[in-house]
Amino acid sequence: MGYLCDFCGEQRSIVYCRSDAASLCLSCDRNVHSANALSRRHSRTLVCERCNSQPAFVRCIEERISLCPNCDWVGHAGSNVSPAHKRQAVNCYSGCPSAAELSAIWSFLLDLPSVGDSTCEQGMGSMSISDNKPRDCQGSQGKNNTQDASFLVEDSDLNNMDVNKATVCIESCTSLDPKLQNADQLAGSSNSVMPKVFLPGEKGPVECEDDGFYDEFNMDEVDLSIENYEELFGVAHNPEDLFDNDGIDGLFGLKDMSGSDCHGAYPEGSSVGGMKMQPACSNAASADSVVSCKTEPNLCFTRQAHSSLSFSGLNGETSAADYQDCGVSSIVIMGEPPWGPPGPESSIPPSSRSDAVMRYKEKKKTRKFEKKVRYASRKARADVRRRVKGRFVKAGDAYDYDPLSQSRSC
DNA sequence: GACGCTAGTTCTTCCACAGGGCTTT
DNA sequence: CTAAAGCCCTGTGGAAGAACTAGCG
Repeated sequence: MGYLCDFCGEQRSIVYCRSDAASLCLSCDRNVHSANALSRRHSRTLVCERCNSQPAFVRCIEERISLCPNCDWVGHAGSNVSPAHKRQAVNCYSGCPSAAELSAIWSFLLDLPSVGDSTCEQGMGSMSISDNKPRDCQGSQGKNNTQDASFLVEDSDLNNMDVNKATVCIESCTSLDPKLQNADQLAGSSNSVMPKVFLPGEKGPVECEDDGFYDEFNMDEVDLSIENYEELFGVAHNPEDLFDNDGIDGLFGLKDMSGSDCHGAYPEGSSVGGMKMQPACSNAASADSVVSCKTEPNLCFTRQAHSSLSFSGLNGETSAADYQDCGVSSIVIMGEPPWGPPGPESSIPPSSRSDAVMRYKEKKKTRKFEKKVRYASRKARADVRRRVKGRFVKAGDAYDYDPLSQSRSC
């Protein structure tokens, strides 16, 4: 018996939600993440079956066990016995996929003891996959939601990654190594999502080929979240600062990492810590499109400090999924962003107070990046609790805001 | 330079209540 | 010493309003 679900405390936890920092059984996963549009966007993956506390990113085929980067490292890279084990990348998913769809995502899913469990299986029945896949930088919407997990990962590939130096987290758990792409192709996946990591010399996604901004890029498009800014940039930071900005002109203009406002401290194209920072969609797509097409921080960079780059062990609280739940994500839900259309005219200051307020509210939401939810169950309840002017109301009382229905009782 | 005003931004407070954690039995 | 029961306090998100900051005359 593994660790119990953080929500019901009865079923064995199967999946890990980084946004909630919670391990959940499939039934509760469905219940919690079907609560509202935002929760459906939570990116989940299997929970590490060794430490039972971190999200798994790879599955050892020999041992038939899902492992987090750290346990994988300990079990494989640090072992003389099992480094040759074949491993399969474990994909993240969002929405409320059915058991069948989950099986499609995780072909090994049937190995899991709790899948097929009556309680959970029933709960999965009404699920459907929602589309929150990372999009390409030009706004072409994610064409595939189902993330094929049929990548065989050569041990050497994984071992080349320094999972202990959790620096960069690729949103898609499959984006571990360019070789995965080849493996994917070899596997003949029809609906796989191409990993977004490209080594120098490799051709990036078609979507970015015409983008002059990427001409010099060795890594055309990387969706990442920074877990250790100090290590990455060599300066103090605040995660929120990456998004602490004043509208479109500052959306991806990194701020003074020491905490005080300093717009343009890292102008477009400037080299930071050996990495060339660029807005992911710095021209036609614009920050607007970035927000629309991608909910995590999109940072394209030239991997100048090649050896210094390492991929996250997915063990931090500030994973890509965390950002996914931030205000940036909410922009997509709420429709048009408060700022105007992209382009030169975007530098025009907001003309109305309402725009400023809206901008501030979006900004405020992004600030919640730094907030660590200690109790996922409380968050889940708060997320669905009815309110009056933002305050919780007694059950049964009149309310003016219902997160579940977005409606009013009066 | 000090002052007042305006606008924009940031911070604090409030609410209900499940559940964590501590004390008592 | 362990388990159960009871109680107290924490933490959760959205909105309002206070507080703060910057710019201008």
